[in-house]
Amino acid sequence: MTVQRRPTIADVARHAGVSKGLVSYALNDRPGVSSDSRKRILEAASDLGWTPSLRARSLSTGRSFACGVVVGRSPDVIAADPFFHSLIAGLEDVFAVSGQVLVLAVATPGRKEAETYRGLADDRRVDGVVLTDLRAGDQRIALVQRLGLQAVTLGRPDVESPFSSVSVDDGAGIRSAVAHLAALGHRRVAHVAGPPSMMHGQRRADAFLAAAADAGLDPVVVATDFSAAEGAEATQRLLSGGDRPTAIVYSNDHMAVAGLGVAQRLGLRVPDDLSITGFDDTDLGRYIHPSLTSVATDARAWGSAAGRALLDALSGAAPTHADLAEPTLIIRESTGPAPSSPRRG
Amino acid sequence: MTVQRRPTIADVARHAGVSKGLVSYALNDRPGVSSDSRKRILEAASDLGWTPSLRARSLSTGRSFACGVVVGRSPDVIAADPFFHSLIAGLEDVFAVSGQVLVLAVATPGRKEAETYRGLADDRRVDGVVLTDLRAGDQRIALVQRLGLQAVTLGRPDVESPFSSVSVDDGAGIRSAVAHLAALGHRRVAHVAGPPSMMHGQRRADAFLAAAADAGLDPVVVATDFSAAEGAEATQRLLSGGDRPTAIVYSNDHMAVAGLGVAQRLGLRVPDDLSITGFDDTDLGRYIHPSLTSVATDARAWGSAAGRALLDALSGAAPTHADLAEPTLIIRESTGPAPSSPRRG
DNA sequence: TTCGTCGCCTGAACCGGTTCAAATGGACTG
DNA sequence: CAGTCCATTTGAACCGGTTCAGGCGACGAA
Repeated sequence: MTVQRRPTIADVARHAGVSKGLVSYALNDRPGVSSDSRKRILEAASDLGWTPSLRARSLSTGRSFACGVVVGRSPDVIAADPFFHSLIAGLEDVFAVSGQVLVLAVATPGRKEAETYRGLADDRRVDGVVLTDLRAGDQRIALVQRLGLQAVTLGRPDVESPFSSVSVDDGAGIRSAVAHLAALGHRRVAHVAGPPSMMHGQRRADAFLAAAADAGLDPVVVATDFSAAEGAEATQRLLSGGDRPTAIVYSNDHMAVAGLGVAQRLGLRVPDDLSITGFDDTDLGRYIHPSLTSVATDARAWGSAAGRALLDALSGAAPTHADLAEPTLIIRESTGPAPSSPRRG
Repeated sequence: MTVQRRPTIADVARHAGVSKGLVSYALNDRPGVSSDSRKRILEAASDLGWTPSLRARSLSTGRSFACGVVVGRSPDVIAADPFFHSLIAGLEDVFAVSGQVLVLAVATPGRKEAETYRGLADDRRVDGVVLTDLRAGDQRIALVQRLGLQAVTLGRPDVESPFSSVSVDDGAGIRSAVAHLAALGHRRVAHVAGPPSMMHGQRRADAFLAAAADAGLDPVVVATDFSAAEGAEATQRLLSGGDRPTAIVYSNDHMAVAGLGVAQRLGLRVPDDLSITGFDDTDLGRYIHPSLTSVATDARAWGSAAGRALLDALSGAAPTHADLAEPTLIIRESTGPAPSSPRRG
């Protein structure tokens, strides 16, 4: 009874009557292997059902064949964000076919973000990382570079970066939301923004202010941490103030839904008394009442573009900066004519 | 100028004046190393800032120091489920301190689930996996066993399993929801369930029927795939039928929120005309209007318990079956006295 | 014929750990 | 003082690939 042992490259070599080295060359499509030998080797490999040991390959080539995503601090904020899952699905779409694997690390209060990156790098667990939720003056870029990892950033950083980036002009999404509201006659409009320290939070806020200025509107911006709790709180503040807005543009759907709850609790009708828009176009937005007007981004496409950029970088390509298709505004029931507007209502 | 090269075990050995082998013993807390040598070796290691190469360790020990989670088919259903993020955070809590890393693989339509497991196993990418969303007669258990991986199941499988399991009695959560509704005078109650093929979906449905029977209620159950879309659809069917329920117990918050939207759209007041309960107690449930009565489970604790069980199994422990604390019902505004009930209404 | 070139192939070193059999040496026994 | 035992230590093999320097034979040119 022969012991069940998975075949090694030596078995393949013996079986094909050549040396280990030649098998390695043949399997990696290197030149210098006669087509006759190559054929024999491939046959032997498939006869034996041989797959190269990733571990051995890893040791001798110094690569991990894995990429990482470090999820930032607050699990609640992340948990809420369906964006993340779609992003990961997109990354996996690309990684899976190229034999990479995705390592997900969570930075916890007990293990700060930098430590988490350092851990991945020290153990050479990954060849590269995807930097999400880019921040203003993001330290991670220098850190990751120092750690000798490749990377790709989601969005273009505001600091010097040697890495590729893949961006979505979410500003365009916000602009179309503001334009939509302006067309409906709203003048006093608010934006419940993400944290200014996060680049997309800030970028959306900037876009909001710029678009409002262009349309001659009267804007307010309130910063939050993207959570439903702060979204609700911001809404409460905005609506209980004196000069209250007739429309609120939220920086994500999650806060918009929470904000909707607050408005209803205050006895306001949406969209009659207040129009609201979300961002992300999550599933849920379609089913709540009133359904949510929202900016739709394609997180999965973003993920695959980022994954591809990272793989390119790993194979030595020069950094690139890609821009994805502009997000589009999906108009549903939560936006309507401004209360005082003469138009249709 | 000396080249920057990370120190290897040989450097440490030289520095401490001993052999490679002894360094390995000392670092792995093996007996048979004099305390004097051990001290010298540890000093040398810290002097040089040496960390063992995971790759080399991996090659010689045959372990990966990584565990995997395979996310099933539909990204949308998953994306919606904050449960997942919390679970992962819980797993990571445990893995991080034990030097494990979490590999997340997504099964896509193009790459079926079994293939995904096989891929992880063939490449020996992981030492073990966490099986989530256990299904009736779950094939994955046999598959994973055949692939030579360790595993832990979330919930107790209905088939022979050599693996540890960590369960939550979500039935208890459903029972308390039904009891709550019965106490409020509801008689005609419905359950919008998950797919019967998923064990927790079925278990909750069973618990619902049992609890309804106990309380002498008149129950209906509608199966869905856990998505907001099907949750909405099920609600529509339930509410537009003749003998409509006065309360609906949803198998997750996501569907409950969608169901709330449908009810409102039909002109029903919640909780005056209809009471609803969710499951998971997601963040959002607190902020919508009316706020959602929901069953709170501690997914993060579940994750850490599962992580620990998996690590135990990897170090050779016999399989165990743990039960976590019972979920609790968080009562909010979405449940109230039955319409026809005389109580407080 | 002789040399150089080129394509193909081999053997061995190497990546950086773990592990095992055997060597060392000191203490203890008889 | 030899023999035994034990704790400690060493050197080498091993995990399974990659890679490099060099060998070999065929072929073309001088």
